[in-house]
Amino acid sequence: MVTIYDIAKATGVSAPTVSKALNGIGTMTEATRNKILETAKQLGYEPNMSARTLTTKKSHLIGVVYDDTGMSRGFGHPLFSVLLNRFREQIEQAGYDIIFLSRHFGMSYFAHSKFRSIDGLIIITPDNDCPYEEFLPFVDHKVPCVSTNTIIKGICTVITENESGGYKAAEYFIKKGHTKIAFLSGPRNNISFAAEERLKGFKKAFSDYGLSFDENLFEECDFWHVNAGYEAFKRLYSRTKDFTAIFACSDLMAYGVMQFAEENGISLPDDLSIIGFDDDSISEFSKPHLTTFRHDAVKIADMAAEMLFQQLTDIPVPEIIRFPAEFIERDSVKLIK
Amino acid sequence: MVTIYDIAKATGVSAPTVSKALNGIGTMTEATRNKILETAKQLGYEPNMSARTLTTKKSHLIGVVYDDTGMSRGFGHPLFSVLLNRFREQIEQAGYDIIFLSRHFGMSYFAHSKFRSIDGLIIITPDNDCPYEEFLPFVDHKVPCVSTNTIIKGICTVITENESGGYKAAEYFIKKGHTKIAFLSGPRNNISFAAEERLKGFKKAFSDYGLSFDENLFEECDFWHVNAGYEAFKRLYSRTKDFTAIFACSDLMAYGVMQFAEENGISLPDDLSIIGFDDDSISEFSKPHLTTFRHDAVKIADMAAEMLFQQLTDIPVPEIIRFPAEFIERDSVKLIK
DNA sequence: CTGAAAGCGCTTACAG
DNA sequence: CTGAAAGCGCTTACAG
Repeated sequence: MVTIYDIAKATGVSAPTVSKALNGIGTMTEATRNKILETAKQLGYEPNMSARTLTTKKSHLIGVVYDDTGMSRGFGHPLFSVLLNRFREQIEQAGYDIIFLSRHFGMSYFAHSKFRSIDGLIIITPDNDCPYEEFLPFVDHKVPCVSTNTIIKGICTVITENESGGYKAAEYFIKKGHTKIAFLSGPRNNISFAAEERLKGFKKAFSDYGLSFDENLFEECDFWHVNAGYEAFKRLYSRTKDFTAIFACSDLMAYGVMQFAEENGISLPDDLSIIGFDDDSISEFSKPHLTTFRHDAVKIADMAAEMLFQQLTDIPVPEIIRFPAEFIERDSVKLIK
Repeated sequence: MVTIYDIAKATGVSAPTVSKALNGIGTMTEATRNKILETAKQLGYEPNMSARTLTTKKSHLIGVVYDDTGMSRGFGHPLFSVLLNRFREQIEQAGYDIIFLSRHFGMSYFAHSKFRSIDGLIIITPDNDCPYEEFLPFVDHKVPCVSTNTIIKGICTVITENESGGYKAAEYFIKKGHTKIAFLSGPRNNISFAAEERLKGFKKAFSDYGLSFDENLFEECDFWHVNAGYEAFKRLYSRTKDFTAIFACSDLMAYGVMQFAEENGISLPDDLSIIGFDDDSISEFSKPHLTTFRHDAVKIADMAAEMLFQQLTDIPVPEIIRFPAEFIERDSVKLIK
């Protein structure tokens, strides 16, 4: 391993001067700087980030909380995977690297982030059983931090406009002549409010159109995935068959409904209209092609990165930024009289 | 930040003794060790990995090459995303962390890995335009290294048995009465041999069954994704319509075929039978449900992790390990007379 | 069983 | 414009 001392010796200057030349700071003659830079290249010098981090306390490392338990999709999640991908690109363009934060060996996310001297973090999706309190130390210690799914007091969140999404789903059904519309909720907990927000908008549309939502048509899934949708729909369907449409809070859950429907001779969209959420890559290829909502994942990721960079340079950021989901109209909703 | 010196001062011992106690090495009285451990906990001590890495040259960091350009799925790729997910779990269980290796700012993967002092790396999927030579320095410097998709001389590769997959696809078609079977290849380059290997097995089945493969029914896609499959099939179909079945080297490409078929009134599987590869999550929900091959991603990831750990402890590893893909029979192949 | 010394590679004031 | 000194937090021989 070649160090700045090797370069110093080879060029006949001191280590600090080499350091300054390499970092493009300080003052020195062009000749000195050039000679140092050239020698560095010749010798195949690579900076040692551990040493730099130790002295500067800056690691150029961004921690990522991505523990997609209970989603059953891991890195394949239609929203989170794109978020991660795009966020990573932005981060790397800015000269940072990404490291996953985990909670192993009784270490908290915070402890892990100190351990690795991270400069900032993004919370994409935490452990299912991760308590809200895990994130408070980041707020207390003013660690630059953004979140894209979980709303945490004191942390800048960039997230989809769930409420308007729920509203549009209900409105679309209503305009297609439906009035008996079921709501298949995702699990509600104190970490993610997506299901709640979509329900709120959903109900608002009902009242705006002079309708009232039948609470008997509400059913909640244990998880956000296919099987949970299947089971929840089964519960709903065995309780009542008096509905012509259903809004599923995720495409994955919608596939669960479609699976149950296929097995039980319920024809889509003739017997039952359906709208999902997420625009999973599957939706374009399923039969019927699923009408759904697409998160603006690229915008969310870009904005999250920007908000993080702002904090890294001590610029204050807003508490929450929302981007509307795009309505993707396909073939899973029937027009009725 | 509390350091080992703070603990030393608080307990009245020296820093080296604290270090030994914390690391569970060296000799000392139970009393001393307990007092140190307790004080460390009380003070909220967290080790500083940069300092440790600087002295030990061990970062407990595993570099991951995952640059899914040209796949159009990013972290959503049906095989790679599962590989990454599972591999990450194993790595973290062992007390390591994952960091992505990139090639920004003219840095090579190797330079980046020196920069971060990584202990080992896994190559899941490199840049599309990444030259083979990028990986040679790792071999030369004996950096612990595994690969799960790219076969590189000197690097331990854990990978799917592509050849037997191709063989089984052809055999299945033949047994269903097909003889005019097209082969939709993935792009062939010097980084990934998956398409070639599948073709080899495919042709072997033909000859084993006394048939000969019509080279006019071969068509190659530019990329592994949907659009490329669509375009390639279009080329094939406008050249000849004299085939009853097609094997697509990826499910994504198969969807491209299905899309073209839908637009052009080709009914699946009545007019055309199809088999894919990868078992993309979509395949279970497409119409017809796509018959395909499932990689044993969990086994591959587990083995890759194990091979890496072996190298980390200087145990020699084999050059290549293969796991068969599981044949998933669904509804996209028609039995013909 | 315990500690003094030196070093890992780099950067930051500060002095000249 | 350039360098001597000190320090970041930890570990490794080595000595006692």
